[in-house]
Amino acid sequence: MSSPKTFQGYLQDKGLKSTHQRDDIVSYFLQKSKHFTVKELYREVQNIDPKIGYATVHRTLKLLVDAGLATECRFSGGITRFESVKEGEHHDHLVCLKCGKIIEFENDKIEQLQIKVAKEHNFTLADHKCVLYGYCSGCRE
Amino acid sequence: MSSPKTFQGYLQDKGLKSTHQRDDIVSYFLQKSKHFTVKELYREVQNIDPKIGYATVHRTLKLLVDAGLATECRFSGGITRFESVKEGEHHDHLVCLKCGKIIEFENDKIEQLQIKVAKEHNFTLADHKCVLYGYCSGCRE
DNA sequence: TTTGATATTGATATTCATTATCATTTGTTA
DNA sequence: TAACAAATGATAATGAATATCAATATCAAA
Ligand SMILES: [Mn+2]
Ligand SMILES: [Mn+2]
Ligand SMILES: [Zn+2]
Ligand SMILES: [Zn+2]
Repeated sequence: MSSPKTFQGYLQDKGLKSTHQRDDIVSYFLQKSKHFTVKELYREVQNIDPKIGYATVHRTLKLLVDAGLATECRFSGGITRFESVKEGEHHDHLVCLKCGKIIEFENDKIEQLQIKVAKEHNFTLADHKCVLYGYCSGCRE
Repeated sequence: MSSPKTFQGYLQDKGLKSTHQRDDIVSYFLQKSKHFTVKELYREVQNIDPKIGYATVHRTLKLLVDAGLATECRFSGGITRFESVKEGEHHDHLVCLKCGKIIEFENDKIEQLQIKVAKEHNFTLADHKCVLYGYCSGCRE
């Protein structure tokens, strides 16, 4: 998907409909800058509209990914998390194995080296996930 | 786990028992150098001993990870794969999004930069996963 | 407006990998 | 060999992700 800047634009481009459920879910998700699981976002959105269903939250997150406004992160544990994508930005993650803290980092040198590695193996690079696991200052014994 | 060099050594250290099922599974797994799913290894081990159960294959792979003789890889798709770890070696992966081909790569500069990034964020680095997704030469249109 | 084609919703069912359970069998040590 | 802890394998449970479907909502055209 070529990313339009807004969810509304995405819906239009795709011939999809605007609903208050989608609006509530998307605006809450984009406003908070968290790495949400579906369940977490579902629970929090319940406070805004208790009628919103789990499936709708799940489907809307998938739409956000397709729109280029969110990405999926799968850290250890096997639960998918979704985070919002800021226009033209990219980052990878540091994850604390004890408290679960997630820190975002950017490192251009690593990015460049990844491109080089892909080239060396005759790969057309489409995406990558670089996750560093460890212990944050508070959790180190 | 401080990694002993052999599975037998690991079992002894832990007070676990040596069984022909474990022997069959482990020797087959270590001999083949593949990124196995539990199901794949289960199917292939059936040819050696059709009585071996799925649960035993799963449990044995978990033991191999604990012994430091295997690692789990979770590429996109959400199915866990296990690969054998060669003494003192480390590598990351390139994955073809079309045919699923998995290529291993080593890049010391990336490794060093990851250590640096962790340090800068006051993290004690324990592990990392760096996966590059793209299209191999055969799958590029 | 009203209509009607089509998309969406939300409750629920399904799928499927992973993990737990437990009666039975096996390995190890004395 | 006996004792007993651990392992096995069939099966059940779990839980996230996804599919289903009747009821409802959206929206462009009339
Ligand atoms: Mn990156
Ligand atoms: Mn690495
Ligand atoms: Zn921490
Ligand atoms: Zn390929």
